[in-house]
Amino acid sequence: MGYNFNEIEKKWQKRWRDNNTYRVTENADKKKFYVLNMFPYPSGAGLHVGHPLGYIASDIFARYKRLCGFNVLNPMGYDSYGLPAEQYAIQTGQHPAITTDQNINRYREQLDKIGFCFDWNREIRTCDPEYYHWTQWAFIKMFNHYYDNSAKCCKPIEELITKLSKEGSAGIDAACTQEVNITAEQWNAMSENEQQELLMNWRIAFLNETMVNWCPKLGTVLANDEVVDGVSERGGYPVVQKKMKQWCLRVSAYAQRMLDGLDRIDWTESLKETQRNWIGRSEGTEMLFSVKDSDVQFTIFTTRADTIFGVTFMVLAPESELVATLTTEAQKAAVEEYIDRTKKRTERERIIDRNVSGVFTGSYAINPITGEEIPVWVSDYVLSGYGTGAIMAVPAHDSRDYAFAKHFGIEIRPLIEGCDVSEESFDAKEGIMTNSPTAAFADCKLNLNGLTVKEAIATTKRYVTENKLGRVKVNYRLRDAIFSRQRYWGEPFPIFYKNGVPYPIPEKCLPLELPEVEKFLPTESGEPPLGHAKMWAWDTVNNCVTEKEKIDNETIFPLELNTMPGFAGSSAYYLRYMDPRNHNALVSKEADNYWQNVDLYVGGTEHATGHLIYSRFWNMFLFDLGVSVKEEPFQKLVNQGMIQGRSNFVYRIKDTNTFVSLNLAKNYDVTPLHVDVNIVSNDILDIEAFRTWRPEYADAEFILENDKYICGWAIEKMSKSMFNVVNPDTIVEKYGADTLRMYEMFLGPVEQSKPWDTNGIDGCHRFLRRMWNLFYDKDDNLIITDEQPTKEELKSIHKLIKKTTEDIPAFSYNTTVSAFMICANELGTLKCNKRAILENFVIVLAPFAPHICEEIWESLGHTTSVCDAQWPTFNEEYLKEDRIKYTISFNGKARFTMDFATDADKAYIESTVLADEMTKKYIEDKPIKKVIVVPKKIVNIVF
RNA sequence: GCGCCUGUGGCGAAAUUGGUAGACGCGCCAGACUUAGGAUCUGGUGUUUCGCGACGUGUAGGUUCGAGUCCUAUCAGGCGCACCA
Repeated sequence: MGYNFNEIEKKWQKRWRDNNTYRVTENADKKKFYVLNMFPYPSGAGLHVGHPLGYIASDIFARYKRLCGFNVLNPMGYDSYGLPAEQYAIQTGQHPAITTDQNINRYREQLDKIGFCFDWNREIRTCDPEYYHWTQWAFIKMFNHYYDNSAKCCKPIEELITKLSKEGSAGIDAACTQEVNITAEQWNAMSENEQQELLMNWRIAFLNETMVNWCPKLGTVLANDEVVDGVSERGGYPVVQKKMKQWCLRVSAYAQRMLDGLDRIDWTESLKETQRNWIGRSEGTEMLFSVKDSDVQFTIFTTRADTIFGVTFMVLAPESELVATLTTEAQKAAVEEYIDRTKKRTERERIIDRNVSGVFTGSYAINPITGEEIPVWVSDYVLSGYGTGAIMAVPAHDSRDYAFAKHFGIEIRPLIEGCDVSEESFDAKEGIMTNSPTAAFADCKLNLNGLTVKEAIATTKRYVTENKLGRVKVNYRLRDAIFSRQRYWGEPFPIFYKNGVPYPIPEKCLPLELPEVEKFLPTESGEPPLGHAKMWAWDTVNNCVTEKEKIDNETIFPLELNTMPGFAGSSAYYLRYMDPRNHNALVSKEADNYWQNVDLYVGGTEHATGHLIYSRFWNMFLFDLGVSVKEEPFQKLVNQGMIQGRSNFVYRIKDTNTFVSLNLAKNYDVTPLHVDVNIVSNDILDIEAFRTWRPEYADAEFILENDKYICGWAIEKMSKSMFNVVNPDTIVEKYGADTLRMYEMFLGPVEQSKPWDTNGIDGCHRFLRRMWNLFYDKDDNLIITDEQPTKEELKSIHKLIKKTTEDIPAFSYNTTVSAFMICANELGTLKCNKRAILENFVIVLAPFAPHICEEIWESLGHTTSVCDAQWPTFNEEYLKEDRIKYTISFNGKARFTMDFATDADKAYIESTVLADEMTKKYIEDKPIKKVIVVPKKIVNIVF
């Protein structure tokens, strides 16, 4: 019979489920280890072979840790709110909850077949009210907190209110939307509504009228990371800038902490770099410029304070409020025309069209250092959202300013010795300053001439600060996250509106469940889909949801119609896994203290600037609240690579139904056609299967080479339309889950993207069969003996134990699989059937191929699962060799090999003797200059 | 433009601190057993040469007794950021 993987795998998957083998509970006697996969969005297409790659890798890690005696948390769940289910609902009227449920069941079925050690008792779904209770709860907490910059943590908004009522805004150093100057008297004189509106300036979850990425096609706003190259990441629809009132999260308040935190976590350098770029810290100077013949002043931000003497014009962003103030009567028409023109363009168009454009406002600013008059322009190359929306332009040392100056014929004034600005600007931050100031401003108190750029920046900063002309400022590219979506299938906001002012519903009333609607589209008046909900008003007397018709704005108020974006539910899910059924808290103190944070997080790199930013922010907020014990949620992060599809082609001779094999195709005029990879094996087409694949090929003719039809191939994205999707189920059926697991790991480094290619899978399958044959004879009788192992056998197995023990923590799985193969070959050659050796083999293989190992483990007489075995330790003694082959080289040449003692000192003596002999033998007339003994492999004798 | 990463056989890939480059698997070649082979087993397989040998880790230098590994330059590919002042 031999290795019957189908039966074995079914048996053990059932056994694991029945025995709850992978259930995990907090256990203070054991050290914890938390392994987590980025939970999937259950799409209608099901899993393809690329999805399990990361799950298998983390599963191996989890099983390894368990064998090492750790209490391992390895949960799984579903990120089940999302666009596809909603769009399907719009098209078919089917409630998204139903499709989502179906998809989840399909996912679960597929996952179960691969033999993961997930603790399904802890499963969570983001669309489950039990779960989003805590998403809403966190939102209310964010609404009720502000960020204290000096204390570097968030604080209850009540503390801010107290400060405002006692001292006004004077003593407040808090993250805010806009700088506010207000006295206590002013604050106290405000109405409730006015106060609430002003508090939005500080709340961490706040409502803000802001320029948003509006996607008309999707009918919703998008966060910055959901917009790529000016189009929506999902669907690729155009995105325009639109001013709208939206919920936002003050992520920017945590910018510095998120940046600093990167140094303390074990992520890849490239991912950290991506986040650093996204946060975009920029240290510079804010400088105050006055306007000629006016008492208006405005600030600009620059990283090149040293170039202040080279400023020949100023530029405002078209959206800047200053534009209206600074435009003179004479220029008004021109400016308005220009702004109209830029408004009409989408961001994408603005990026693509890099032609220089702009218009003069008619006003002049005064250089605060020299007193020079500088024209103020408007141009769309300056962004309103970054810095102050106004810049000082130094054409000699900034390429964008340079292009602008050239186009409009503005003076270009070089400030660095020896730089040539006749063709292009000199942007490098290096060189010696000159012309700073020029003779014309010789009496200027600031003199940078002769300094390096670095020194000049520091000197100018000091001068500006001392003379109160501005201040040192750090800017971040990271924007606050826009948190409203005009969609149905998402978490509802626990917010109602009283006199147009938002108030959270009481925490004890959570969760606020998503209401039923008749239609999933926006309402006729343009409200989000929740506008259709009948039961969508808040009764403040009974603290419950009630009919919308009852709204009286006295005790019954309208509820928020927007829902939360996709990243809301995925931001703190790892905390919920620690204590998923807790009705009183997101996570209990005990569970949180025990599990702490995720030790190993595995997922795709596409979340670098989305989920992984929001999640860190969200966790830091909860950390400030004392809810989460760790500031960083994911200690180590591994990005698994993508698995691409390997498409196959057949070549049809034009206007015929004849197909010609790959290497003969060049002789004909052919059309390449995608062919389903499932009817191709090792690039050889199954001709019969091809004829039945599609009716039009039923009577296809073939021109073969060597009696075979060879297909062409290409690496493409795995997709239905290219017929290159490989479903893990078919692999499991044909080879078994253990082979699939081994093979996915053998394919190459986990972190690397690679095409799926079934060509090598037989090798892994053969290994498992050979492994099986070490234990059983042809009639499936166990052939294990209790004999003492030989030295050679011990060496072979200890080599394997060493390799696995060192490689698994390093995530070097492909070489580990090789090591298994080598060991199995060696033991096969030695005809080893000794328990003392083979039991260890089973244990170290168990993380990779759990089913076959359980089966063997059981027939070896064990009554407990192989999961509860103990990871063997290797003994260096068995690995040592008395003598090692060394390579002898003369001046690095003329090499031959011979044995030497492993002991370095002995080897030195032996090699010296050898050198003496060599001298006599080969080079009698030349003396030996040098003998080098490198402990390990080579003895080099130099003449 | 700035930043990060990667370049090794026909293919996927190995290579501890610099120490016999190409482990392991696929594919290919030969043989064995078979009615049969897309099963199994054994041996071979970087290039070149009949052989000895020579040459080989994108390219060009450098350090070293010795470089895939370290340094410099350069080319190619991938990823991230990007009118961010």
